[in-house]
Amino acid sequence: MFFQFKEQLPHLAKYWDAFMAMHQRIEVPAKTILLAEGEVSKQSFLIEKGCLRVWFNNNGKDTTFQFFFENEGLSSLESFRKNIPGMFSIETVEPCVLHVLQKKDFDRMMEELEQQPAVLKEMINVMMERQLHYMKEFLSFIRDSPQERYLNLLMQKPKLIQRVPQHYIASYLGITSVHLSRIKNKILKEKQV
Amino acid sequence: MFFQFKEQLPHLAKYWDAFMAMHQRIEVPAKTILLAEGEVSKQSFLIEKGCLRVWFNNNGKDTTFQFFFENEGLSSLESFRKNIPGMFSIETVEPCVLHVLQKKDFDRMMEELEQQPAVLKEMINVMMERQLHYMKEFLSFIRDSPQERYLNLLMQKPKLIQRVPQHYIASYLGITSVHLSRIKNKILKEKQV
DNA sequence: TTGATTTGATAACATATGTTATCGTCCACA
DNA sequence: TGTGGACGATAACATATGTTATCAAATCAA
Repeated sequence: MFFQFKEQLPHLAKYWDAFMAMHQRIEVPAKTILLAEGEVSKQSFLIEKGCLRVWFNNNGKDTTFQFFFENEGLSSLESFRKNIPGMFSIETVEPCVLHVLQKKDFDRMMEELEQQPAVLKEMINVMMERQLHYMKEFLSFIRDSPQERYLNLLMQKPKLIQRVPQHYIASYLGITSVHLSRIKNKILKEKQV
Repeated sequence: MFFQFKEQLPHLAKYWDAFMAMHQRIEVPAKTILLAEGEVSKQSFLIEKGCLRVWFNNNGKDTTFQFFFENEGLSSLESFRKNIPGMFSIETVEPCVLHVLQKKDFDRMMEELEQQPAVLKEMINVMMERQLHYMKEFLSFIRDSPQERYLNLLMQKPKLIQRVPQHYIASYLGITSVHLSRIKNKILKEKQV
């Protein structure tokens, strides 16, 4: 099932079934926009099958910010938590099977959860891991060249490379699809030598 | 004093004096290394006066990851919380007046704080803001050119530009100091037109 | 004060990356 | 079963950025 960390997060795990029961299961085709940039997010998503991307309009250019796959969950965090317009669109890359949670249900559950220190403590750990994730993404941009970032992606998330169209990956790496194509070609030649 | 958010975080604020009392006040000259990359972090810092930078050795190149100024606090988060070797060095840029907290004292205080849901809830908010901070830094690297990032810095943190040597800023922006010099020159010329 | 170190600017050249355009392939779908 | 669009490769050219070296000014230490 979705929740990968039941062992490390025993208190959160107790609520998992109730949490899941609040979700609605939906099937959506590829290229479906689940949340449009500038809207206030009222839903969060869990992915049973398929792939989503989070992107934004950057002066007319479609720029991907993050990808999500099976057994991962997401929302437009700032928008969802603060009820403000979000900076990103959320869109399916492949046909997907999703579980959708309405914010009002999330808030109702939070009212109960936030009474319990043990649960909150685990939520802090989850948030710390997310913070470290973005910190490391940021770090990688300062430290690595586009070619290195592509090679990292190839090592760490080979499925992403296979399943996601190249121009989405390119914008995620901060480069153009032309340049990504060149990088792939260069890597190929280096392998052959 | 240090704690800027007393109004938004009333429960945390109640513990502020006790928290501060655990710190030791120290004065250190510029270019003092407070924590070396690869060490396990046993201390966190609050800055009364001066400026720190967090950096790492990137194949022999000194690369700055983040700056901190008056009224800000920091630690090598992952190392401090998980007792593992840190990825970063922490170093003073200017002569500083700091308040140092030992991890064992931090842990002792946490034992009390983590009993209290209201406090934990505020800590979750603090962590969410930090997560958003790194998310936005990451976003800016995908979205903006080095020149745009420099202009953003100039708008949002003019003091940083004034106080920090240019080669530190350059590596923080992900470019060389030569290129940053060119960018400054270009901006100057554009202004004159 | 003087000498050494740090800092910043700049030039010349090399490499990386973007832009635009063209072409071939593949695939969803009418 | 065509067929238009999505996808990816590539070329040619323009621009951005890195590398190395040199010089001047500012700063720091003896």
